[in-house]
Amino acid sequence: MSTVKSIKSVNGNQQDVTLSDQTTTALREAIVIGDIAAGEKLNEPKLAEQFSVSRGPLREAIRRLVSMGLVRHIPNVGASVVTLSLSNITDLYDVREVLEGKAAALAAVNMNADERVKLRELIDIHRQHIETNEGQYMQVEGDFDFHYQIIKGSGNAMLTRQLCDELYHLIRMFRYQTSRFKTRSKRALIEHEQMVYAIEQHDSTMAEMLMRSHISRAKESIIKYFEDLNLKPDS
Amino acid sequence: MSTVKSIKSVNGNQQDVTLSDQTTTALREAIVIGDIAAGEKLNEPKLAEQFSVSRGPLREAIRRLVSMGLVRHIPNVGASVVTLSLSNITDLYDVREVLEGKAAALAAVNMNADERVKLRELIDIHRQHIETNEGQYMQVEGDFDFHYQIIKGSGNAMLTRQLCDELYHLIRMFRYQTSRFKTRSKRALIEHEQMVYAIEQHDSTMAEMLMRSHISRAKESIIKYFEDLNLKPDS
DNA sequence: ATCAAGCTTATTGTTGACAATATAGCTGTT
DNA sequence: AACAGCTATATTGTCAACAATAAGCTTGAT
Repeated sequence: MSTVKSIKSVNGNQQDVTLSDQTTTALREAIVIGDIAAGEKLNEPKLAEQFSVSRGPLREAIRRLVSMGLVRHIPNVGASVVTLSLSNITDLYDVREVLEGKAAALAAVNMNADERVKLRELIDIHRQHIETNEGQYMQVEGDFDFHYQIIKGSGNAMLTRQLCDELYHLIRMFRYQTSRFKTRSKRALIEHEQMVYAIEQHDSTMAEMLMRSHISRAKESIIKYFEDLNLKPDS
Repeated sequence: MSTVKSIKSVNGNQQDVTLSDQTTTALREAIVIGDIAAGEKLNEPKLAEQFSVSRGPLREAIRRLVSMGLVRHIPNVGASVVTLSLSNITDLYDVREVLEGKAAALAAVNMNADERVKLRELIDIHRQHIETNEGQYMQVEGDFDFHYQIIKGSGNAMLTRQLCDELYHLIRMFRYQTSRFKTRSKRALIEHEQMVYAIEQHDSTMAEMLMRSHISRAKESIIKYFEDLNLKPDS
């Protein structure tokens, strides 16, 4: 890995009061961004040095990333960043499909007026980004905003935690690794619009179906991307 | 809490080579069984003493249980066992419904012959237990065996980890807390049989539907149980 | 030259002590 | 008598040293 930023610079996060928490988010970001590469070993003394932290908090951070699925750990050998295979990612997207599907179904029932308005606004922003041809930002953060809003609107705390605190970072990591991978922004907009409509109509069955096919299509698109990569392995 | 068994007695588990891992499973079991009560605070020095372990491994264990959802943690205050409200449990069952639903769908496609045979055997055991009127054992462990077999048969490692390593223990904890709560064993058998049939027919859509309604019914049954509890709060 | 065994080094696992924070009890004041 | 502020205590957070395990290297034998 190249340069790991100091904890405080990465971390304006005031939620992380303890060094252990700060280290967790700092290490997590370093891994997600790719600052620590996939497959790379996590050397405890070196990382502790770079984060200006003792090994205690660092080990607790590593343990948390292990249960998040970002890091794997072998006893007496050490921890290393996971390497995302196609199999891993399809597994992940199958899980995501049903969880976010349920989130959409619940959101159709539980979302309040303010949240539905917010969702409409995100759609408008998305449309404007496409029209002004600066879709790059939208494809990464904007898409997550939309999904995040629906998940929060589900009102299911466990679902939210599972998706936003755990799977979310794995997906981000994958996206950073395949940043050249183009998301289908125009088509995504249409699918998002359909979902918002279903949610506004309180049609939970339809909302769930739409979300599931939306994510399922994203999965298929990823599979195709990997197949193309195997045909012409230039990079 | 009353008497926490020594780590080794609880733990014939040869997978847990390190003290930290051993402490994790030992503490987890103590919480699931109810040896450490819901809501009870986890005093680090005392627990370390009782487990004959230093605070380092213990803290790592606590951190893992936090991300499993069994324990909650407030910085500078400490960790305590979660208290399961009805809201928590319905949230949990909504997540379980879609995850196991997907597992059933995948199992219908991915299960091999041996696994399908094993599933049939579990059905037979279930039926015999009902006929011989000793349904109590079946209701707890046997039911999990059945679901476990399907989850494993899905072939999705992430799904399996989420369900079997994380949610599973929360469900167990809830079941231990409400052990008087009668599961509908006869009806469950019928529903299980339908699922096995769908899986044997490789009908993933049907398998998913059946699993989802199976778990959804269990959820409704739990809600009713809680309502009855509020009407006559004798205990 | 190749392989195996033993030694050396690096890294992980574990511990006990120290620092910082929060809780509980006490004292004094209004 | 009730409340605010302070003090003492208990508990959490952090650290640095020690023990145990694994990986790498050297040496020797075939």
